[in-house]
Amino acid sequence: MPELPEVETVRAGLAPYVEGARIQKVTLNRKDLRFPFGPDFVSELEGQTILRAARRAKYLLFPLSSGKTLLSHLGMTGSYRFVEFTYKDPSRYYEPPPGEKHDHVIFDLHHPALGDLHLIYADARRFGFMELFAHEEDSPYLKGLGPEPFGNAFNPAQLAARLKGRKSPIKTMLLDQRVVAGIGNIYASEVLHRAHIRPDCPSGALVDKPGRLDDLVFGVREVLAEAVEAGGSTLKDFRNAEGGSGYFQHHFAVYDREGEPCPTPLCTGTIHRIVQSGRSSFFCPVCQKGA
DNA sequence: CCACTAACCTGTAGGC
DNA sequence: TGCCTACAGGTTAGTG
Repeated sequence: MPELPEVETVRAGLAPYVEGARIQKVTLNRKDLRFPFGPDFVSELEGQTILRAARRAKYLLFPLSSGKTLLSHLGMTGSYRFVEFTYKDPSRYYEPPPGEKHDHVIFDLHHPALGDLHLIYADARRFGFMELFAHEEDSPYLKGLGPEPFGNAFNPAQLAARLKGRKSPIKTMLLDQRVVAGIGNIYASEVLHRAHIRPDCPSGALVDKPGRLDDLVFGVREVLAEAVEAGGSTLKDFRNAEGGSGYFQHHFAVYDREGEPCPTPLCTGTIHRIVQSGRSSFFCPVCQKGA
């Protein structure tokens, strides 16, 4: 499900509800997601107040009042949603929610203005994971991440340094989170179409060609910004935290459009599909060129 | 260091 | 309807 635009949409949806909320209780319905939860995961969360909902690359980050930060990656199918709980006063014992099959983590929150909130993390494939860290440099997941696409550190010169001499196809390099953070399989294809670059172009060959990396940087920023604006993409079941779906999928130029005409104005091409590193790439062989 | 593959796990779509 | 295969938005571990 989630590349940068989807994760950013989730973050924005969660923020008004979780920022300032106190974590009253955490329930783990299993001992692991992709990785086991840390031994003190629950005890380090309970009693803490969530200060902010932030994002780095495809990671959600929740700095806590204790000084530690909760990191959450959605994998392919992770999602957050709020559910109503039924309290049976006066004991304040509550009925657990109906419960979907893949509800793995339940956060009982208390927000000073909004009252009791119950946030559920569900993840069918369990490629997602969570961890707590004290300092960013302690997290193996954040270490080595490339620049944020919207930051100044992502620019043609930085890209040139990373791609120089590399033979790997540019599509593969865009998926490498050490090169630039947040792009996944959908937006890699979309970005390259926007920049008029073939996905199988050897990365290093783009470095010496004037303007090609400028086009690429521009394409990355433009496509991701449009997707964030659209609330991300909903392919199967992506929902933001408030239950709504994104609609950027209607704007896909090439992704999953094999055989359709290329949407570039005046272009007569047809969208092709190739497999790179075991994953589908979509492109127009007419308006997308190598170096 | 680089390039590539397999693996993790479940659901779904499509063919027969 | 059922069975089978292929594939899915991500990342890591392991191999040359």
